Amino acid sequence: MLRLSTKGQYGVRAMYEIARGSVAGPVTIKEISEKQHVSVAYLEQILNKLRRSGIIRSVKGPGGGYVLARDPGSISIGEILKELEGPVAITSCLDPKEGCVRVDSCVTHLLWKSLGDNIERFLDGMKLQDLLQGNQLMGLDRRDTGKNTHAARRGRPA
Amino acid sequence: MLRLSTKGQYGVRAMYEIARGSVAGPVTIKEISEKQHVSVAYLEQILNKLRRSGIIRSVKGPGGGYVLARDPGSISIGEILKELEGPVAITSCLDPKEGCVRVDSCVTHLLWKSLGDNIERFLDGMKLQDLLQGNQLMGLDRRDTGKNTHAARRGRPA
DNA sequence: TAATAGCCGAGTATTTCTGTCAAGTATTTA
DNA sequence: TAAATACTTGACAGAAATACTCGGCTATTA
Repeated sequence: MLRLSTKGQYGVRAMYEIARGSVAGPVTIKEISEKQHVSVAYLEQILNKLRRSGIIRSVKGPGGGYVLARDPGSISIGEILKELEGPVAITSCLDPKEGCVRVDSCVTHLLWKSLGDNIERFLDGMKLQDLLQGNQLMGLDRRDTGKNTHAARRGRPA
Repeated sequence: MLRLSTKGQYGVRAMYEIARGSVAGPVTIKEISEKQHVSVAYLEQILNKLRRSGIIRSVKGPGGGYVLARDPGSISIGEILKELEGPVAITSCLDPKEGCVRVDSCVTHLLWKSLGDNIERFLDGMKLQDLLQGNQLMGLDRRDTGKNTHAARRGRPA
């Protein structure tokens, strides 16, 4: 239920590699491919989208590759996923491209809308920076919109 | 991104009709079909699963149909969806049927796990009873696990 | 200019989704 | 017992989405 496509998953992992490596210069597709076990051809497709959206920049020629276009603290997981998979739309009803014919009569409309909003808040609140620092636990017990990190210290990766 | 299948959607809507109508006796597939604009044949498939899981009971013969097997306050949306679509599994990694080969090395594992848990909490907390009462707003601004309804008063259906 | 690295659009195999269909079985009413 | 009503089951098929691959091109650097 509610599975993310591989494009979205690979995209996030690729962004992670770029964020991690680009302090030492551009990261090539080949490197990402090897570290994350995704084919070069498929990654091209994914990174192309991300580049066109302005999240990353590309550098051509020898020594080239990809670098972040912005601070990792300002790039959210939600942004990456939306670029690759479109907006969160639990039902076709809630897809801005399709629209709901009978919003008012639909008893479940509000339910799916709430769920979608919930998910979106989660994804937009989670930044690439958090992934880099292993702070993903933030979302496990979030109570407000902010980024309090005082909670959830268990399960830290060794 | 993250779309629910029609099976899940129709299933919830069907459950709503059964819950609403079964105070006056069993609800037939035909009635549900007409009210929710879903074919009889497809509903048969869906209701079958739900019956086998014990959420609803069927009554055969003339005057028969479907009734809730339990109190609508004890039936969660999550339960309905899981029965029809399997567990929440953002990635194949997190699907109990497949499993993750390299949990530890996967930087995003925890991220998807958190998101999945978040969604699951939402769906399990939302009961059929809430749908009946139009209490779906509960999830719009939930801050704790309970069911406080003092918040989120805007956007009430006219 | 030759090697490197990204850029781009088309094409395809596979899987999942969304449903239909036909032939049953069980229960009640007359 | 027969007819009517309603649920049960498994197979199947068209459509759509997914998950890629492929071939050739362009820009940059040494």
